[in-house]
Amino acid sequence: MVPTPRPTYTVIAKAAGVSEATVSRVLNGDDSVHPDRAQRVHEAVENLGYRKNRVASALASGRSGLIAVVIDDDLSVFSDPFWGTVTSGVSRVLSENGIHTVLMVSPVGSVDGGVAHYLKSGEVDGAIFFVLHSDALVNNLKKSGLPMVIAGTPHSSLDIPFVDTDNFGGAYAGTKHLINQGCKKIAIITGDIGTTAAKQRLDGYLQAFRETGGVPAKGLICEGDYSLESGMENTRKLLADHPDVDGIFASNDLMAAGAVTVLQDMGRLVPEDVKVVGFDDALIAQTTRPALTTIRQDVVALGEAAGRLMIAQLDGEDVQPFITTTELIIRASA
Amino acid sequence: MVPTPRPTYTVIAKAAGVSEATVSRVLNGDDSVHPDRAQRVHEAVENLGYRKNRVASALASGRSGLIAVVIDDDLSVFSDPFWGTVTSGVSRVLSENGIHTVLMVSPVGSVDGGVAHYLKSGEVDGAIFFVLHSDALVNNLKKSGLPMVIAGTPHSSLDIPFVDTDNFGGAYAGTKHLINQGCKKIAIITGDIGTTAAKQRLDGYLQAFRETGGVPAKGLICEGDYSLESGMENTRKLLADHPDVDGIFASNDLMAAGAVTVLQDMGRLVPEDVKVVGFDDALIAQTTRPALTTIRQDVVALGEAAGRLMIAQLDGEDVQPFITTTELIIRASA
DNA sequence: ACTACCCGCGAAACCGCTTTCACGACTACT
DNA sequence: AGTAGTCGTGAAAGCGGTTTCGCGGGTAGT
Repeated sequence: MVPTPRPTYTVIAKAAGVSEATVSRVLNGDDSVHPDRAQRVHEAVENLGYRKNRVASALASGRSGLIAVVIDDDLSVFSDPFWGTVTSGVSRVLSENGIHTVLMVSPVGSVDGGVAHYLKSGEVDGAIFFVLHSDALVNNLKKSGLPMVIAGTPHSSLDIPFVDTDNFGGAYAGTKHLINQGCKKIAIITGDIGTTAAKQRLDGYLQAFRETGGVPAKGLICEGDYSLESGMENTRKLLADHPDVDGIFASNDLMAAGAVTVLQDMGRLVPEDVKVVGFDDALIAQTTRPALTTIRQDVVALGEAAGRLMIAQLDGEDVQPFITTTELIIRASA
Repeated sequence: MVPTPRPTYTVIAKAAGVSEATVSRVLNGDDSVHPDRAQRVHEAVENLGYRKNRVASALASGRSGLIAVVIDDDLSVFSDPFWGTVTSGVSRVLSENGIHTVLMVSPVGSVDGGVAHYLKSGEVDGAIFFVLHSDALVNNLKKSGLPMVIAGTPHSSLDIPFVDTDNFGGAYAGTKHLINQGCKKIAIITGDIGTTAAKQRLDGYLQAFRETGGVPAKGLICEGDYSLESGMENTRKLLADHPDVDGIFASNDLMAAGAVTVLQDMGRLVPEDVKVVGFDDALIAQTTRPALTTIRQDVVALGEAAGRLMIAQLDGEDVQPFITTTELIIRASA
């Protein structure tokens, strides 16, 4: 476990002929040390292969060099590559800044769970939340002064920096595309409406719809939950209520795939009879036949942005929410 | 950052009327303390809402309560939900044992990177590796005595505990299923053959094939790389070389989906003309038309097993490799 | 009754780094 | 020349636990 007895400040200080305090100053970038002595310290560090003990450092300074990524247990971490991708983006950025990522998979709804205690305990320097249904924990933690970043738009306006995809713009562009392709009767299958992303995508759809001068007929707005099944089910219902529907905007690719499946089962041709647009540009968008026209979001960029926002906060900078742009990817389904 | 000045041993000790040493003993389960005094300590802890400072504890004891999950940067963390799922399983088990998971996304091939140093530095109590192409780092770290667990079968036989899916058995069952369905000419599209999983799946296929008394004809073994494209490409080549192929075992669902796509494009009916079996039972297996018959692996169980193996090692127990069983899921494609 | 142990417990050292404090040596300003 | 600031630096006091060491009292063996 401790095979290589690592040198300590004592050793470095002796080797460099300075005090431990000076070693500390040099290693922490305090520029008030004479260049010559700093140089000596650096050499000693180099020669002895010294590496700072983060734990001791954390104890003494109160900064742990750790930031937590809290993933809501509600989330379908178990089938959605989205969160894994975001997390790896976060992790990369943080580690470039000498900070490690502690992963916590836990219900974010409860204000008083173990995670809450952990975060308040000062063992991490900050926390990045993947929030979906509830801001409760984040909101509660705000008082503690812990630097936080939210991945996804929070429900209430907690002035906490967040990063998100331009859900509204993406959905708007997707719906607009359907309109431009000549669709007259366009439905939407929303995501879990308890999430802000689903709401924003719905708003984007509505905005595009509104610009045509109309209002979506009752039944054109189908409430899904991001799952394949809900995509299929809502499409069935949709076809029953509005047999003449000729465009479907699905709030994610999975539901779009479900929609395509059902449409084909019911004898509708995609895109000839009904055009379908998805959201995410997940892998599945390419395997579906026909391949899905969809809204691409840059998930890695999202994660990296979250990481950078955290770093900025730790550096005491002012941070603004960060919204990544989306891109319409035109394939065969619309 | 430190909004709630938490009580320390000093406070607890005073409140309980014992020494700090005793508090430490009680809190660490040393049973040599008189029950009455232990009781008093527990009460004080309870009343004052005391929570141990992990950092201080780590410094003094040399145990950090952190274990690293090292994910090879080579991996397609960016599209494969597999690793995210495993990780969340690991994280759950560890946190149930009061241990946190620090995530490191980094090339595992290099023996001398920052990750290697970090792991050797004693700042984590153990490491779980997601290894694919090279054992180099793990092998090198073995000497350091750091408790390790490998997710996936290592290439060389480093007596390091690992967890893996029964790739051989799964592939065998899948191929056997094709045989039982009457297929006479069965091909395999392998995964990245630089990975042990791909090799094992190939072996399973070969074993089933061998039992029929034959040997796969040249060209029936197609080397893929787990990607959709490689599934498509290899299927094209396959159809060119062996137009009479009537069964395809793909080493993952994504390639199976690619195979189905190409087969249909070439006018072959699935499963009537050619039967296809995938591996993983990923989401995509359900969206493909026809839905994929596939080999399900229990990814969550894999992650949890990895976590448990780590805990066992930390407890000084002897640990054995853990292989999760697979299950043949019969859908429409075979 | 006397020595030999064992047991429970507190004092204090210690883990390795950070940070405050104060001191001596300069520079600067009246 | 005298007072007042800087500036670089080391000594030392923490940070909040863990662990060694040894002591006093009780038990056991003879």
